[in-house]
Amino acid sequence: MKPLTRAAVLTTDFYNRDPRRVARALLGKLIVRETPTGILAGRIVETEAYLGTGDAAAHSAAGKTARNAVLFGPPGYAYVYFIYGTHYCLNVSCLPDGVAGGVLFRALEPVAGIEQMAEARGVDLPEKPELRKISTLKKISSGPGRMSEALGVTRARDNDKNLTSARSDLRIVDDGYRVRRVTVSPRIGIVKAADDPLRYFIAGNPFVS
DNA sequence: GAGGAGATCGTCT
DNA sequence: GACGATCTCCTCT
Repeated sequence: MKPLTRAAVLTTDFYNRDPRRVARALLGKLIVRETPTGILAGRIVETEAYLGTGDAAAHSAAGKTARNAVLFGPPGYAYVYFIYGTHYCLNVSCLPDGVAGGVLFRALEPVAGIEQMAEARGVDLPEKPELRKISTLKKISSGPGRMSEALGVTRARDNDKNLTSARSDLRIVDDGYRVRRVTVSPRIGIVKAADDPLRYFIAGNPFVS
């Protein structure tokens, strides 16, 4: 694996295809957030694909609105929405400009800036890394709302942001990590089209939500 | 450790 | 005016 500063940013082509393929390919990649106080990074361990106008569970199912316009735009852009009055969720747009589709990020394994992310989440971490339990680390970014809070993602700051630019303070990179096995299951927390197997996660990874 | 209910507000009907 | 691609806290075991 390459150090963060040498890892390759995923380009527009990566996202310009079926969300199901993008959701699977994103597993093992890193979400990188640059802040004034340091770099935050987490490895993507769980995603969900949302297929656009033909997918009853997708925000884009009923057509384009001011809220979901990013999903209809060019691939590789951040779609951030606010849910249940408290949480933000981060997605990336897929497929060409004019065609709706996206992938929801559901869980990250903390990689860099762990202390800063824990603080943003209000999680108490032991100072010595060897004393930190998995059950505590999971509270940082295991879940869509949690990882957004850990990375400081909000709609005002990040919606419609280009994730494929090396200069962006929010981007997704490939550090060469190879995923051994991927498991597919139905999506979580939805009612419509709930049986479609469109949730992808790294088999055996403890940070899956 | 599991299960249930409340929180809380932007977006669309 | 209703509800949601969720999380946390509280209670009970």
